[in-house]
Amino acid sequence: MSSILHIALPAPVYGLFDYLPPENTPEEKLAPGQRLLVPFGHSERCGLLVGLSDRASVAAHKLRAARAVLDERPLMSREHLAFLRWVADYYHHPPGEVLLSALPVRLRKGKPPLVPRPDRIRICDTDPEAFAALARRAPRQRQLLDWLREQGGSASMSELRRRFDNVHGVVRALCGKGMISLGMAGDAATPLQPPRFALEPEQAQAVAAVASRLGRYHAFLLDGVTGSGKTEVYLRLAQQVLEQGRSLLFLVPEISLTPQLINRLEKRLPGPIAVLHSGRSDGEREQAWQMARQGRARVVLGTRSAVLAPVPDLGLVLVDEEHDSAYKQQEGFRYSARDMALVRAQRANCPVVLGSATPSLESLKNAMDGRYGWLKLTRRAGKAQHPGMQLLDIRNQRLQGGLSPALLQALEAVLSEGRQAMVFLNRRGYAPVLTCYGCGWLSDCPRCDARQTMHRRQGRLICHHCGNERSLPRQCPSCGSPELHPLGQGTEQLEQVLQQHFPGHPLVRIDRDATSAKGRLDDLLAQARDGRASLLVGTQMLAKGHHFPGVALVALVDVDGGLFGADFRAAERMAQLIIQVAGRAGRGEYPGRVLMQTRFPDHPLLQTLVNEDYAAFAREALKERAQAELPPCSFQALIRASAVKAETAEDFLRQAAALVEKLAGGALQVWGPVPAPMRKRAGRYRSHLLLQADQRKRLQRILEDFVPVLSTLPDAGRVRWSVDVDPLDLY
DNA sequence: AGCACGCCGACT
DNA sequence: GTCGGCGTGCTC
Repeated sequence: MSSILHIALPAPVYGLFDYLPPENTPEEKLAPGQRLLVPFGHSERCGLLVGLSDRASVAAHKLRAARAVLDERPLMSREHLAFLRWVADYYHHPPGEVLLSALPVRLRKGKPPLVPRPDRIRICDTDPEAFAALARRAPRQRQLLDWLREQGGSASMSELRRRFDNVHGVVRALCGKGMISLGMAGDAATPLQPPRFALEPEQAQAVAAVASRLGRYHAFLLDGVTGSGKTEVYLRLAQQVLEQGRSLLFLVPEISLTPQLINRLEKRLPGPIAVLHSGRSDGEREQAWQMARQGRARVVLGTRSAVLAPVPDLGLVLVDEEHDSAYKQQEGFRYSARDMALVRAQRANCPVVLGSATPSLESLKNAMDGRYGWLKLTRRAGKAQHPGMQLLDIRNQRLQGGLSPALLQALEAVLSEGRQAMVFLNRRGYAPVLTCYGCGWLSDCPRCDARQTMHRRQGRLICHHCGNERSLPRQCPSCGSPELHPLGQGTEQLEQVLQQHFPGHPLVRIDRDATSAKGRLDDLLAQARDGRASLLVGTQMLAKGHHFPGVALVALVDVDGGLFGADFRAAERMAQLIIQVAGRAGRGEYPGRVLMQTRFPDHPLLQTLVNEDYAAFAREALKERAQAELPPCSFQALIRASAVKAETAEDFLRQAAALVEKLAGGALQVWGPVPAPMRKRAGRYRSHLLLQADQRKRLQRILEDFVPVLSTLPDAGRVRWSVDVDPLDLY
């Protein structure tokens, strides 16, 4: 007798909601993992059935009956539901929001599942006359058939869509004529492509180590320098897992999910690939999600949220560039996909591989402590050599647009040899501040404790924190003086200065502003890759994952930002960025060179990075973290609060602090409330309460009691607040 | 999060 | 006299 339904609903409320079964619905028709339509307040909502029992958590008279069952069969296994509930518990986030965020948008809203769409296209035998007739009358159809023939007669729909724009009508026309047919990938799996080359010994060892643990949980850190062939290790492992009939979950940061990577996987791995990421339409994502859920796609490739997708028979989890902060969701449900990948592997009894050239200190510590297998790839493949790193002291130097004479000279030398150079600056726009020489006015953002960035070409001042903008003033808004001058440099200014300095050399700028138009990024990257551009200027976007074989010099205009950052992770991030950027040089046949401008050439972090390597830096940094009792040598949770009035947020956090002190009784360190590093942002005052413990368990135990009570505090309704377990930045 | 209820200012 | 401002509180 279990007639109470426990249902997760998308509402910021801790806990589940109890309902009675819909009328005339026998209990055999109800199973966890189904969606149900339920009355909720004055409206209706789609929820997910997570369990049935004979006990309700509220009084019987409050119970209402669900309206309808939306799915005949569950959308998720019990194991997957249990995993998602574990995730909600760990992050102390309302289960409804966590569980529903694991569903594609349309399903979340209660819509019926899409009918599976054919994902393979095949050529049929056609009458040569009809085929010839196409040449004149329907060039697009002819083009498509020619291409299909080149592909050996069949191709995946995703590849087709990548190759041809707006292909729908053409496909329909050809289908109508019986010249092509559509089907599902499963019915004609592409054969395994045997690898054509031998692995380096280190790669082979890494593959063997992971392969020996297939079928049970074990975590590995694949610690491999740029160009050492981590992807090849992933591919060999993937092949083994697929041969065993199990599935692969492959996570990448948003930026490295490129058509090239998908192509490479499609060429080497049998069967269809489900690609899950935010760049796709809701429909495409749902199709991919269903392919994953039903096991029709054995390879599930995706960004952060893919870690929440159902994947039956999971045999291996891969997390590429595990240090990348894109794995951490920075708003709402603040989970780390990398950390949850480990939990998933543990629950699925399969290995997980975290790969990086610059591992996070968290993962390095786990490897050092022996919790993870530590696989090192130290050799660069092929002819590529390590770049030489050098600091350029810019104290007392005459800078042109932020560039020192020595750097300009080095660029000149490289360009005159007909090679490429990359200039990196992690700041977009023309200049980070506009100031008045007459009265000292600064381009303050009216809604944030920050300056609006000058964007010269757009003729605007834009705040990069809240988006607030206005047109570029001609005179000082405060004193009317015409003496307005930009302070500091951004990539837009760098582009201008370099163009003036090296007029004969084509330049591309790659940053969010230059690539906002669709397809523009691919276009610019292609120009950079094939050598049409000899000067590449850009932000982080340039640093991550792209291969530019012709680049012989990488210049970092300003590495000082990370040295004295307010955040204890600033140095780690800067070191990772420097190594990642440096990895862009010398991947071709030339040894690359890396130049870094600094005002602190004696800084120990820079010295260690330049004279030794990332590993040496990481050891130093870990020692400091241990001494200061900071993560990964301790465990944190951050309670954030914001309100239009500063006191409101602080009052709430003071109540919270008192509560947690009482619950913890000295078992936790409680810091704050303190104003956030940027106190005012988008018109709201932000404040923090930091909780820290020496053991994860201890922190979790207190959060368990603390967070549900938080929402009942008198001021909880008056502020926006959130809990961030394992916060990555304290902003 | 929605959504309604509720008690105070400017409009047909 | 009402339309609507968004503060407050609830949703099984």
